[in-house]
Amino acid sequence: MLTKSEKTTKYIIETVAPIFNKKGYEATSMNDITSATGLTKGAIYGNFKNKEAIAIAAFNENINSLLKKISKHQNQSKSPLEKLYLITDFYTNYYDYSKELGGCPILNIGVDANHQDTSLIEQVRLVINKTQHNISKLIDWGKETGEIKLEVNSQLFAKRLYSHIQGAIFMTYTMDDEHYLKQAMIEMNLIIKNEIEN
Amino acid sequence: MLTKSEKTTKYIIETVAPIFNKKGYEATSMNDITSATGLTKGAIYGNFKNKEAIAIAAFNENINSLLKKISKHQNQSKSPLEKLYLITDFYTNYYDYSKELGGCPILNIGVDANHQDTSLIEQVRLVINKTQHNISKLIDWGKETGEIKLEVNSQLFAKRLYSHIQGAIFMTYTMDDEHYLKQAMIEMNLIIKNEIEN
DNA sequence: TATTTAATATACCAATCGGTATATAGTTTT
DNA sequence: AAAACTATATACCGATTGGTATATTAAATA
Repeated sequence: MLTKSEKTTKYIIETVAPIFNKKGYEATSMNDITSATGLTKGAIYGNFKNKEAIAIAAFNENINSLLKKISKHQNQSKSPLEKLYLITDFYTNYYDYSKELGGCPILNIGVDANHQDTSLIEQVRLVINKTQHNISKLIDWGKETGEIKLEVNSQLFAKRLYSHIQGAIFMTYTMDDEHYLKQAMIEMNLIIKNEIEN
Repeated sequence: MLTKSEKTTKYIIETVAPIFNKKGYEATSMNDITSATGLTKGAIYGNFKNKEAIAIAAFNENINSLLKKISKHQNQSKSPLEKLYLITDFYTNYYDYSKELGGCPILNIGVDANHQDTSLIEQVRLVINKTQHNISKLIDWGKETGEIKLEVNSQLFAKRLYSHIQGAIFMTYTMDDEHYLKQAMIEMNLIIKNEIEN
């Protein structure tokens, strides 16, 4: 069971996560946080060391939501190749979903934290590396099952896929046009089919 | 000839352009501006209405530098197909160059301004649309000269190319790894060669 | 129920925010 | 050189920034 302050901490994180994601670190003020949560500074600083700690917790909250959602989506199939297709399938509908998070946390915090003194940029890099590693492992697994060509460079392909996805996310958000995301995922499906599928 | 205030205005814009690009709108303070320029608030506000006007001028400065540089690079060839290859060639070395600007202005301001009240996001969209239009026109021209396949959808291809480039820029900056940009441009060259070249 | 402990609210801090009114300095024009 | 005009510097404004010390309230223990 959670203590009262643990519940409050959880509540604060969940409430401010989309705000930090949307506005960025500097642009999110303590006033934003207190008025969004309905709590006072006493409650906030009783549960967090400083603003940076809240921002980091908020980012992790968004990332965990996202990774959990992708993981769940991938569980629809047991085949590594199908799981790969389920990634592009997930991102086909990513615009609507990620709006709930206040945008794509990787894109937003990746850009926002790149020239800051927080440790957020390292967190972003960790998540990207982890995700790319998972995709890479998926391809290696597909080679074992015979679904994927043995000559595919799995790490290179993982980076390629991830870069492609993030570009489409950026374009879709900046232009407010889902075409980029939809079209990029169609393209990636073709690439999987033509270049790596056995 | 430029008046004194026109020279000052120009000097301010050129000095603060990389700062706004790097830190974003909210995170850039008037103190950043005065200390970077060595001027006082009186001089700044004598030449600009407010902070937003400076940010807009700074963005335009960066964009003009960038577009001029790309345009100049493209002038190396008179063939539309070659000019297309010169775009990917330009972005192959974009990491070092764009660092001078304080990062990629399209990526940075596109993300930063997406949830702000400034008119910057519209400026970003204008530039993206203009650039995609130019690429599209280049392809149409290539069809006329017989260098490019007639069945290519030029507008679709322009969006695809641009999305690909921006994704690679984001990844390269966030991971501090030029691999993404270099590799993406290799991939785009292959796509041009295999899919649209006659 | 009384007492101790945990958690939140209040009131305040110096520093900084964007912006302005006015004074001073520089430059042209007469 | 004097006057008029332009441009920059100074000093200040109220509001807001992140953060803290302390008072108050709520919960757990005795």
